[in-house]
Amino acid sequence: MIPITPTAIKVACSNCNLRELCMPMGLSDQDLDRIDQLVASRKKIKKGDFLFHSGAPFKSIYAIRTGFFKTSVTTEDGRDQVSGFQMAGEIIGLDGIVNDHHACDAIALEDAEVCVMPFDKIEQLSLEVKSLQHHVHKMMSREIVRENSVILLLGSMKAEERLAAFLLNLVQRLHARGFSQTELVLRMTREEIGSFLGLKLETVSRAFSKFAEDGIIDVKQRNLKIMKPDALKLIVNSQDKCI
Amino acid sequence: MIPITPTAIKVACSNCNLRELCMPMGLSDQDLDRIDQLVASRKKIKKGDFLFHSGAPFKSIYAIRTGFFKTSVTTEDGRDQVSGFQMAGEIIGLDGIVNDHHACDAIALEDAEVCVMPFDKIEQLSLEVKSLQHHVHKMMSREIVRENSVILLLGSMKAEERLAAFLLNLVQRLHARGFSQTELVLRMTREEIGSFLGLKLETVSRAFSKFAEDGIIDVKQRNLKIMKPDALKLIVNSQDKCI
DNA sequence: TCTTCCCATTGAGGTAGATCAAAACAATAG
DNA sequence: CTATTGTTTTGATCTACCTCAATGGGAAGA
Repeated sequence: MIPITPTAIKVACSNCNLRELCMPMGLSDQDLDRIDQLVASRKKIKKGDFLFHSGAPFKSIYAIRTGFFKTSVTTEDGRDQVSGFQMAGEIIGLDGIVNDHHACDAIALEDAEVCVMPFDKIEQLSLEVKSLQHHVHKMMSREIVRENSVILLLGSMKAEERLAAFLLNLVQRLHARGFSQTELVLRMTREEIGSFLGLKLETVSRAFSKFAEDGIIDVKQRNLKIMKPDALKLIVNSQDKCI
Repeated sequence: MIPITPTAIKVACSNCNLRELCMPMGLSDQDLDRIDQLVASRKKIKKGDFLFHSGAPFKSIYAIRTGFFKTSVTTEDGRDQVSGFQMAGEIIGLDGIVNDHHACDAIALEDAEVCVMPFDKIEQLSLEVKSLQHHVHKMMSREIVRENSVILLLGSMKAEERLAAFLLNLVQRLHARGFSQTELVLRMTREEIGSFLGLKLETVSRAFSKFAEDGIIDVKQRNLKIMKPDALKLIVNSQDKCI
């Protein structure tokens, strides 16, 4: 039995079912206790609200407990673009470390809850818990690799390839969290998908319709069912080989 | 006088004129000595050769001493794209940390020399030198922010805007290294620029010609002179405001 | 000097995706 | 239940960039 103390209610990574997603594995009980202290608090974010704004002072990174976020970057002249979608167990805010202020906006696409992890605490504890240190490095490297693949997508794929890659990536991540491999609910609008993929919303809509027409997917508004995952994979890896 | 011992000849961050670019500032002499030991060796890379291949086991990150590199990522079906250009004082290889193997190719665009820094050594020393730990975090965060801006470029800018942004970014980095603010030598082909910018080489060439025609730049092969930096900045921040 | 190779430029025409516009649909409030 | 608002779909046209093709130029070697 876990004693119900205020602290235990407030926060407990050791008890969180997302632990293996956002925390290092194979820790001693002692280290686990210390890592529990990393999470200063939890914070609820309503749909549409900002977790942080671009330019705001950087203090903490955030682990998503529930809900769904988008991050977006902005040019000087006001154009903005979605740079990623984040779900439970993923970390937001790492871009703030270099310049001590956030470099993007983070907005909740549905009611959400995050664990607030002050970064100075993370650095402090990293000095003592080596596996935490390595975990932090891995998180950041993972983000670099993710962005690499977005760059590849934006720079070398055409519309339908981009959408197929996007959908496959989404279900794959959802599946890793215990959800269906074939069915999902899109938490974002066509416009947000388009922004992320470097396309206009009409193009995204047309691509959806085309996939549906070909029997590859089943779309009804935000509800999506993937009928032929292999066909999607083929589209991503086509490059004008098959017609 | 610095004693000329084999170790001193081999490596000395404390003595390197790029120190402020790739190492933390304000270290004690004692810490500096220890950081010198981070660099296991130096390595010369001939123009056209790989520093590392995608998929190769990850052991070290590399600080560029001299020369110029490109990194490129590859899809399953063989398409590849330049994901960045790196110059003296910049770090390559951080993408290898997550999965213990490199996630991109790194190729020298001219004869180059790098400092080989074994990552396990870096992690070891980071446990003891707090400023090094923070420096590592900053390096990785900087790479995340850089990629964010590439994503923004690829997703929301048109050809001439992309090229203008690219040129401004190049001179700015060169200027920070003591080179001219207006003149530079392009170390890469039009095709490589195009690959990085998500454009075809012909489009890049046409954009160069257009800029030259407008008196904004002066191009002769790889030699480039920026006549009107402000005009370039205006192009980047235009978004169909001015014709 | 001439040859070869690679790289860059320029032109003409085609196409994927943008843009503009309208209608269908769902969600929420009144 | 109706009105309103935001989202999505679909159609028609336009255009930025791609593709294909030819020419030109610079560098390295014979």
